[in-house]
Amino acid sequence: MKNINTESVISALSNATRMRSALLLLEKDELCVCELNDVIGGAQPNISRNLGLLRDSGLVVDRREGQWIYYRINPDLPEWVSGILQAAKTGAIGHEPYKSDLIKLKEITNGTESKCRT
Amino acid sequence: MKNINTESVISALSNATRMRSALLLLEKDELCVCELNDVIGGAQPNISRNLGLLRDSGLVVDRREGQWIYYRINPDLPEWVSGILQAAKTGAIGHEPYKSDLIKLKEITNGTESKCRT
DNA sequence: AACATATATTTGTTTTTTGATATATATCAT
DNA sequence: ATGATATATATCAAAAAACAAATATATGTT
Repeated sequence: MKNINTESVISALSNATRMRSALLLLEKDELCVCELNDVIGGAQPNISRNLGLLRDSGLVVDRREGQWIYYRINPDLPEWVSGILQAAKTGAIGHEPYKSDLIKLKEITNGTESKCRT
Repeated sequence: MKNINTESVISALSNATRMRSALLLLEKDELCVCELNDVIGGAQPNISRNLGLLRDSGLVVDRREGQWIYYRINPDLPEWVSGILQAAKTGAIGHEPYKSDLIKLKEITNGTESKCRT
């Protein structure tokens, strides 16, 4: 993994798709690409590419299970990085698009709303 | 002042000049443009413009005193923003360019090393 | 008033990111 | 194998951001 530093972390979070993905993974510790795509919307390659960048930055890790690739926050993150994520989450609470994202996430997690994984 | 949100804060810090300036202002609560310029180096318009962007983002405030314009961290920052700054500082400690910046800052603050303000 | 210093703004250019589209790969089911 | 689904990668145009140089403004000094 590349070395994590202030610049790489901020840069990783400096895109809406990546920030939203990171915050969602803070809520639900593992999500596959299609679930993130369902919540965030937009084209699949966009989600995929940005998740790849998040992975390259070391902020998240992935694992394959069958056809699905699950992403989660890197469990070995330095404490200050978790600090940035938590603070960002606090700042996002109650605001769009985080607010709606959380609602959609609940729908997908509870029910069978997800297009994939049926 | 514009409204502060996760995106604007991260975006404000997503440039090396701005991040370095913010971390320096975390150390020494007030610095004028020329002092920041002495520490960070590069062309004056670059520092000036990026400080302007930091100001626009609401992260710092400025005040004029004679020819000098002093910048400092906005004292009314929401707690989560301070959290991000502190976490970023923790992540930067011991690493370049923050390490050298701190040393230069000390030189300028203690002695009369500053080109301006003599 | 003329000049020097500190800082800001403008402008044009280059570089980075983004977004969209197409295509490729991997896995599973048949 | 064939086809379907999930995901990744490549490519290219468009948008945004950074960099540099010139110029402008504000203040202070002589």
